[in-house]
Amino acid sequence: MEAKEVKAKLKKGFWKPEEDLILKKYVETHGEGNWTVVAKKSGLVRSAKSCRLRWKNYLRPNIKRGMMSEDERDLIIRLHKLLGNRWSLIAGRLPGRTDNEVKNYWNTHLNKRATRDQIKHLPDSNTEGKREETLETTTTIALMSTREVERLDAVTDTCWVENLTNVDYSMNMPPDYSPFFNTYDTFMPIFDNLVLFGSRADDEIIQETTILI
DNA sequence: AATGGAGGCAACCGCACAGCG
DNA sequence: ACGCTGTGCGGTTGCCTCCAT
Repeated sequence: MEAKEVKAKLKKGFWKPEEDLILKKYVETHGEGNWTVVAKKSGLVRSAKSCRLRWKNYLRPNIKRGMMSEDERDLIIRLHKLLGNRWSLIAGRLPGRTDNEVKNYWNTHLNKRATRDQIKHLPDSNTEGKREETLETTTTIALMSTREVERLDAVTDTCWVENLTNVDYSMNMPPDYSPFFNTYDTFMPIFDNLVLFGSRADDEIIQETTILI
């Protein structure tokens, strides 16, 4: 069969419970990854991408579902301020939450609020220059922190982040699940400050960061 | 009870990148 | 250097539910 025909026959749309079960059992038996093989061998008429997404966003163990807590919401806002739309990085700091979930939450709940706030405060001819300056500063911090977070992601010696925020980590996580930063990394305290003081004026943050560096 | 709009969210799409032969 | 494959990411779409009228 032509690849085009195969693709056209693949099922799209919402997953049925029985499909979930098949995928779950297959991944549990054969392990995660190699989604092309999973799609072919599992018996599912789904694309590799679709299987991967379903597993990652829904079936994977330790997925935390339901309402975002106040602390989680807070953390998302702060991290978004620092990192921008780097959903996977932001989600990596929220145990059990997926990038898709964080992205959806931002787009439906927080983005609106942010827009509302912006309208409330801007534009103003007197603050226009200041706003541009602030945006530039935020971008600088975001770039710096993004690079550091990416680098830190490669490091295996990680630690929990209870000291960073009051996010609820009481859910059952495997002992080897450590989504956070390196204990001894030099950037950690700087990033902490960026997150913790993210709600403050950007020039304040940049000053503190400069001192810390 | 019917209906239309808005909001929420799961899933898809297109692109980028890394690894490999 | 190039093409292929697998994977990840962010943006977007479209379906479902809820609620006001």
